[in-house]
Amino acid sequence: MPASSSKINMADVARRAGVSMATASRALANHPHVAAATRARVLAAAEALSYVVSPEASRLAGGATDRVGVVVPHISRWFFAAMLDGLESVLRDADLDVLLYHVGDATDRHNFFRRLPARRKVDALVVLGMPVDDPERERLELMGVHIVAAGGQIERYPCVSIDDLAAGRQAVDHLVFLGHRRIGMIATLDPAQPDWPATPGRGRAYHAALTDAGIPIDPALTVTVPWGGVNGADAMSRLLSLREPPTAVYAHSDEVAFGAVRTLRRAGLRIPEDISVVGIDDHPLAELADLTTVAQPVRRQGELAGRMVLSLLSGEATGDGITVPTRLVIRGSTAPPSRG
Amino acid sequence: MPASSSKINMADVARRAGVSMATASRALANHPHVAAATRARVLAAAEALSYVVSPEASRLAGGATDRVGVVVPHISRWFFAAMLDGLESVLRDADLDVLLYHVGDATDRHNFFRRLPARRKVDALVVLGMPVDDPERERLELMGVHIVAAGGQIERYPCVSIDDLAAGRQAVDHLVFLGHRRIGMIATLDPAQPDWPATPGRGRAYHAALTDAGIPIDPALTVTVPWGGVNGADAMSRLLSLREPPTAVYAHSDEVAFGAVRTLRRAGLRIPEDISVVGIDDHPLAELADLTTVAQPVRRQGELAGRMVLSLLSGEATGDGITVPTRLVIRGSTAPPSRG
DNA sequence: CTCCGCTTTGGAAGCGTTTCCGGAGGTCCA
DNA sequence: TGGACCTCCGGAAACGCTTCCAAAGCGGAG
Repeated sequence: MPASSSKINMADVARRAGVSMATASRALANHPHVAAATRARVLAAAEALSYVVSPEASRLAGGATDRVGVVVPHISRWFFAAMLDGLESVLRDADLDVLLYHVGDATDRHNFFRRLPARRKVDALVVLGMPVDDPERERLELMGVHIVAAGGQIERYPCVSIDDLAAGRQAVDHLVFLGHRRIGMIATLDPAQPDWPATPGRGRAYHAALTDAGIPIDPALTVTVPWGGVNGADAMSRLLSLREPPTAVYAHSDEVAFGAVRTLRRAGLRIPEDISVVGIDDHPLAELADLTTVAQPVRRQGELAGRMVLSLLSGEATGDGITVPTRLVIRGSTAPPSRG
Repeated sequence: MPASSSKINMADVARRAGVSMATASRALANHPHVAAATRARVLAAAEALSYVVSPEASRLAGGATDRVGVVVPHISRWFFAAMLDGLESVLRDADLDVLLYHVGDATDRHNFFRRLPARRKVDALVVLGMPVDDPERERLELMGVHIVAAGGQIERYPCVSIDDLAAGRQAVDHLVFLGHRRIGMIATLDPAQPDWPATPGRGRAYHAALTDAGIPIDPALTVTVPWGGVNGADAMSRLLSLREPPTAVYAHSDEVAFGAVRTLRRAGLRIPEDISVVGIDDHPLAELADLTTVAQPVRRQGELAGRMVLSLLSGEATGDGITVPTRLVIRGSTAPPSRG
C-alpha cells in the first residue's frame, strides 16, 4: 500500500526531476522558456509518481480554476439537457470541469449572480436560455469571469442560438404554402419567468408570415400557455372550441405540439386530414410521433458554446455570436386543408 | 467603486471584529468553543464586509471542497436529466456545488475513476445508473470520497433505486391479468456498456410473470435492442414479422414503447384493440401518448440520493439503500386481447 | 575582447485558510 | 484555598502551488 501516494506534491516531482519547484511548475503548466529536455524530465517524473497538481493550491497561488459554470433554467427538459450534453463534451475534452447550477425564477437568478462571483469558483459561465442583465454582466466581467449565452435570444452577449424568427417562418410558411389560411398558434411562456416571453421571435414569425401572405390576423387564434405538454393540450382544446377552429396549428415547441396532438386525437380529429400540426425543435420523439417540425441542432449549439468558452479563456476574441441554421422537416402531421 | 471589495479576506474580518484570525475562522465555520457574543461580532463583521471564505484556501488548509461530483452515462435522456434535477436541488439547498461528468463507455469510466480522485476535487460522488467495481470503490474511499449510487441495480453500495423486478411484474402481470398469453418483450441494453444489461430485473420479471401464469416462454417473443425510440420501432417490426405475432408488448422503457407504437400505427394496427403496449418509467410524454406504464419517481430518486450524500458527509451512517415504490398507471394502450 | 540581450533556471515571497498548541481566566469541589 | 478542569482565545505553522526577481550561461555584434 503506497501510503505516500496521497502525499506527493510538486516538490517531490521537482526533486525527482532534479530541478527546482519553479521550473517544475513552469514545465507542468506548459510555460515557455523551459528547455525541452527539462520539460520532458519533469513530465516523466510526474507521470512516474502519477502526480497531479492540486487545483486548490494552484488556484490559490493565482492560477485558473479550470472550472466553468453552467446555468440552466430547467435541467430535465430535453432541450437544455441536450445542450448541456454537447457543452460538457467539449469542456471535458479541454480538461475543464463543469459546475451545474439550476436557476429557476428571477429571485433564484438574482441570488445566484450575487453569490457566485464572490470567490471565483469558475473561470467562465455559460448561461442557457435566460437573460443576463447589464449589472450582472458587469459584475462578472469585473471578477474576471467570462460569460457566454446559448439557446436564448440574448443579443448583447457572445451567444449561440438559432434565429427564432426564421425558424418560426419556416413552420408557418409551410402551412401557408400548403394552403392553410386559418392557422392557430400555441405560444409558450416560461413559468419561471412569466414576464419574459420565452421565444418572442417565434411569435413575430407568425404575424409576419400571415401578413406576408395577406391573411388577416385573428387574435383568437393565438393561445399562450406555460410551456409543457399538458398545457399544449389545453391550448388546443381552447382552439377547438372556437366558433371557427383553425385548419392548422403552429406550436412553439414540439412538446407542446404533442399535447395538441393528444387533444385532437381525443376529439376524434384525424391528423393531417382534418387538421395539420407543426412544431419546432425536432425533439427525438417527434420522429416517432410523425410530427412535422423545424429542426434545430441542439447538441451542436452546446458544443459551439463550449468552443466559445475555450477561445474566451485562451484570450482570443470571439465574434459577437453564432446563429445556427434550422431546417424544416416535413413529416406526416401536415397536409393541405381538406376544404377551402 | 470599492476597489477593496475583491481583496477582503479573513484577516480583515478578524480585525474589524477585534479578534484573531483563529477565532474568526472558528466563528465562521460554526465551531464550538466560541462565545456567542464573539461569534455574533464576527458574523456581523463578515456580513458588513460582504465577505465569503475562499473555497480554495479553505480546502487547501484542510477543509472540505463543498463539491460533489455526479457521473452520468447519458446526460440528455429524460431519466438521467430528471434524476439530476432532483439531485441538484437538494445539493444546492445544502450549499454544495455540483460537478457534472459524462462518462460513456467502459474506457471513459476507467479513465474517470483513475483521474478524479487524484487531487480531491469533490467530497462525494453520485453515480447514476452505472456499475462501480470494487477497486474503484476502494480507491475512492481511500481518498475520503464518499460514494452513492442511484438509478441502477448496484447492490453493494449505498444506493437508491426502484425494484426492477417488481416494476416489471407490475407491467407484465397487468397484461396477463387482461388475458394476454402471447406477450412480446422489447428488452434494451446500453450501447455504451453492451456487456452489462441495463436492467436485468425487468427481463427476469417477464419470465417470472409468465411462468407464474403457466404461460410457456417463447424465446422468439423477446427482442433485445440498444436503448432508444427508433430501435424500439425496429424491435416491434421484428415482433410483427413473427408467424404468430404477440397480442401485447412489454417494453423496458417508455421511449422504446413509443417506437413500438409508431411501428404499430404504420402497420395499421389499432392500440389497444389489436395489440396492447405497456412501458416503464412514466415519461412525461407517456401521458400524452396515452401509454399504460409503470411509474417510478425519478426526480425523487435524485433527491433521495442527494439526501444520502448529505448524511454521508455529515458523518451519519446511511442504510444500505433505499428502494422507492413503483406504480402501475393504466391508460389507453392496454386492453384485453380481441380474440383468445 | 567586451558588452548586450536572450534563454533557462533557482530562491523565495506570497495566496487565504485551518488547526495544533498553549495560555488566560473562571467554576467547582474537596 | 488550592488544584483540576473547562471555555475561550491568540500565535504561528502548515497546505501546495505560481510568479516575481535575479542570476547564470551563452551567442553575436561592435
